[in-house]
Amino acid sequence: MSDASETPIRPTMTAPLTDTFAARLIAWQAEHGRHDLPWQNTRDAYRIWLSEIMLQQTQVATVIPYYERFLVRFPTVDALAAAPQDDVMALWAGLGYYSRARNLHRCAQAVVSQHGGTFPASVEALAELPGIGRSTAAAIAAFAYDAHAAILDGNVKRVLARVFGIDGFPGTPKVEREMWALAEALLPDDHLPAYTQGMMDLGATLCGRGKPRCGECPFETDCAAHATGRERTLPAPKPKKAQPVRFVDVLVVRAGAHVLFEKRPDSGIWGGLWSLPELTPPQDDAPADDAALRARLTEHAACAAQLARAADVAALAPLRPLTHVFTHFKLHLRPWLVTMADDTARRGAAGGMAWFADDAIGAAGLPSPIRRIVDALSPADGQLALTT
DNA sequence: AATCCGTGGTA
DNA sequence: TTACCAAGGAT
Repeated sequence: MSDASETPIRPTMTAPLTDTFAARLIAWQAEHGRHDLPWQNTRDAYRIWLSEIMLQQTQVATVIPYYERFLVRFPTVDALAAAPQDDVMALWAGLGYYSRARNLHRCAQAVVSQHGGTFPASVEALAELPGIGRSTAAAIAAFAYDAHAAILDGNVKRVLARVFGIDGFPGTPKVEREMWALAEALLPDDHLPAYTQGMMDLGATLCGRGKPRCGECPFETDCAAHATGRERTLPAPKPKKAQPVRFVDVLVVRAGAHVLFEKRPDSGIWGGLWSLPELTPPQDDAPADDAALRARLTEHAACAAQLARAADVAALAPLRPLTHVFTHFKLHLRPWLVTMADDTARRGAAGGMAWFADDAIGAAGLPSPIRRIVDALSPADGQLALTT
């Protein structure tokens, strides 16, 4: 029992957390949040939109250099809309999730053609645009137009799961529905930009995945996870799944000072990027190097280069194999250097194939492991002198 | 509803 | 080295 002097002033009248959450978050953001990220301190919906798309499933530190380069090349939505898709993909190469770049380009063209070059102000209209979902639409609307709209990204899910003790993997529809309802119920009446930034900042700085700094958190005394020691177990992790392994042979087909590339279709991995001609081994445990394999590779190279005869292939040499790990599978790449008899072997390419001059490869939009293969060729090996 | 879609940082 | 996953959206 406690005597009168220790009795809290309002022992049973403490305001519910939901009633004070926004005000406390906004106050914390002003004092401890981030204020100097490259996409902050602007109301330009184009810049805000670009940052939100790049930041989807991508960390801030990774995005910053891409964002800066992108704005130099495409300062306005009109400039982006008018650009060739290859230019957009080249500046995006390395960021991953390339449907974002294709949708970004389509979105810019839609904003110009359907909205007169100005991003719409409503969440509903924004969410109609390619690549903009419910959360991204809310972020753009809040930051650019002070819209009363809730975001629900990884940061918000982590904060809500911990502070309000929400069990279950946030990727499931049931938990996600609950979180959307909570996120909207917590919204303040005003200061939406500061509030939205605060949710992101809290999740990204104090309430991170690894070791949350609860001692600095404005919700330390209210946090359900902290009260029960569940900071490290909330939110519930994504259920594990066995990741398949795939194998592929890729060909660096060289003719004189040119290398043959193949544009990936929009659907599937690396969609819209330029990659190397490839073929899948008949079985995963095929011999690493034998006459039958070399015959297949030679035939494929000649076919890809639109040559009538495989005899135009002068040399075939194995390069260093590498493994590339994706989110949902693992890829073993086995690269080969295919040297054509002479530069006259280079024909006009068709069917999504193109010969890139050595000095143009550096600026091309290539998948990361393909970039690694091409860049690893020394001038002696492949007559390449790439810098990147 | 479940799956697909990249890459690099971090523990 | 392996495992996890980040300012999610489209299908």
